[in-house]
Amino acid sequence: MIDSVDKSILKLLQSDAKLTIKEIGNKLNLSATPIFERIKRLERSGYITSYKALIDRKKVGLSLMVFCDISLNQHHASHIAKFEKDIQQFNEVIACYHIGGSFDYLIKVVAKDMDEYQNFVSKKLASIDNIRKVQSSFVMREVKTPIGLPIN
Amino acid sequence: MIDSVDKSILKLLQSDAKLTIKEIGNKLNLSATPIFERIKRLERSGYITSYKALIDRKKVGLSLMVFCDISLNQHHASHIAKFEKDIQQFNEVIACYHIGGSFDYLIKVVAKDMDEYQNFVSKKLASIDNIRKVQSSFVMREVKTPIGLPIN
DNA sequence: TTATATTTAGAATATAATTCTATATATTTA
DNA sequence: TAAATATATAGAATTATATTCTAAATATAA
Repeated sequence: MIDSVDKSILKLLQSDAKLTIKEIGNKLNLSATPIFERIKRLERSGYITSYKALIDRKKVGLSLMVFCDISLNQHHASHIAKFEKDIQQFNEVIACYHIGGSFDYLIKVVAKDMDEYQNFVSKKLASIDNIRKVQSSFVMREVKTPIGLPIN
Repeated sequence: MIDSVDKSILKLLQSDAKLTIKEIGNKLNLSATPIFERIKRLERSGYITSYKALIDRKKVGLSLMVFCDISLNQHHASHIAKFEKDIQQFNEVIACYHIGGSFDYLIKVVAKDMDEYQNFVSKKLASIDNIRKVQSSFVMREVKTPIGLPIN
């Protein structure tokens, strides 16, 4: 189990992974050693899964972001596995969630422009059989850009 | 503009921000200085927006993840601004997108359990007037966990 | 081609991470 | 409760990394 100091460390690191151990120690009134040990423990025990640089989507030319609701025809385990394997291979798909409710999958797609997106839908997505329906929702603006998890 | 070396650096850092400058240099057959200078340039020019530690959602007790489609009643600029200001204040909401299409907003919500989620919907969301309709889609499984952007 | 700017390598320095030892704090057990 | 054990911490020492500096190499422009 983790205590409140660990939670504070998680909160700090998910907002800025470049904070030094000394800086974190200053904020939490602890010396370097306990901060260092606690971070290593959080990494080993899987609370911290990775460290990543976040990249500006539009700067790298990906002006379109789209969420697609996907409904399948067949829902047997083998069809599910097949679909998930297929969808992973498209690098336009940057996230994929299996949904319980009115449709089956929600995927997050990025593309350079509408031509590229249209190509993705009509060539790549369409190549997966077993898809019954696709509903695209275009992101006009990111109101709250992913900021990490609420940790209390 | 950025060149292919910069793109390689972006790809490496978005997959693992803990790579040292020397390690990146080894992979790209360059010495430390150019890697260092290029990273600083990518940070200054906004290609790299931040560095973050990723945290295991379930480990920190957030077993529920839900996407909500939200439709508003009023769409004047002032109503839009009001809604966006309100929605940002809920820390359960970890992302919010303004959508063009069949509904208005897509929000990503995390909660400890169904009770907490139900409380969020019926107490917090419901306190925002101007909401016409909310449709919840529960994530059963994350098939492809956000892995960063495709950079070519 | 020559001149200018840009990029790079490699050494030197500064800063941060990591390890180590000893002390303090908390927890367990008799 | 008190002693014993385990856990967490501070501070110094070490190691590794980031950062700066200088000069050479490469590319770009005149």
